Amino acid sequence: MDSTLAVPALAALAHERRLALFRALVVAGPDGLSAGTIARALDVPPSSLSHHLGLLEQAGLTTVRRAGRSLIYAADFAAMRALIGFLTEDCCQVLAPETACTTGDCV
Amino acid sequence: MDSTLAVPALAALAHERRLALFRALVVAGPDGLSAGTIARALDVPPSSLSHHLGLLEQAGLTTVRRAGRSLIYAADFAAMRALIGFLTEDCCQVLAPETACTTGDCV
DNA sequence: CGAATATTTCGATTATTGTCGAAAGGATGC
DNA sequence: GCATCCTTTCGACAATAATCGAAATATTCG
Repeated sequence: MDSTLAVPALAALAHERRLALFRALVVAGPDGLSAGTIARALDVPPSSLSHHLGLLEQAGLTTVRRAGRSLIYAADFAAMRALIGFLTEDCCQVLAPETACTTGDCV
Repeated sequence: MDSTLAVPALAALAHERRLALFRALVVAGPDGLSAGTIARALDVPPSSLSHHLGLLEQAGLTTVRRAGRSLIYAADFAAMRALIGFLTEDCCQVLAPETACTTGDCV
């Protein structure tokens, strides 16, 4: 992952509603949830929800599949791991807690 | 960390310029960099830079201190670790690569 | 096919964010 | 105190994002 992929992913999560939305998908696991189920659970108007789901998908954080009349959205765990990996390693090299620099003259 | 803290932090990083900016601060380490140094290094007009630095600071990702006429910005490593911790554990429980679910009937 | 269901796309509106020049606010040193 | 340097704040404009009702697009079932 590089910054051109990470920025849209970060932007997709940088919104209270979408973060709650993504979290619901994570909790739901690989089976995912239908758009309607989410709309009811989070009390978001369908057209707004569709917009947010589209952003998450465009950012590569979710996948969609059709099941009958419903569209099932699921979190893309690999993409999320890649984002976290980017933040941890490629972007913002953050030392692990136990090896963290606290004296100010390491790093 | 909870979502009300995480959302501004994610938003602060969800911008190409600010991400580059934060990365520069991470590379610089705890000593940080003066606003002017960053402005020259990244070729950003001072007023724009100040705006972005303000957002990063407001999001809790950086600290500022004065040194003479200069203001020195530094990455807040603990905050960054907290953000990554939130994404990994509290928000979006992502299994570690080696224990990841790939069959679809785990999780 | 036609009615019913699930979701998206369109379109218009409002709200937020980004941009940067010009002016203002502190700090230093003479 | 005044000239200088560094950075922020102000202000105006441009660009992007959020919101959601209404209409359009798929899909199923009778």
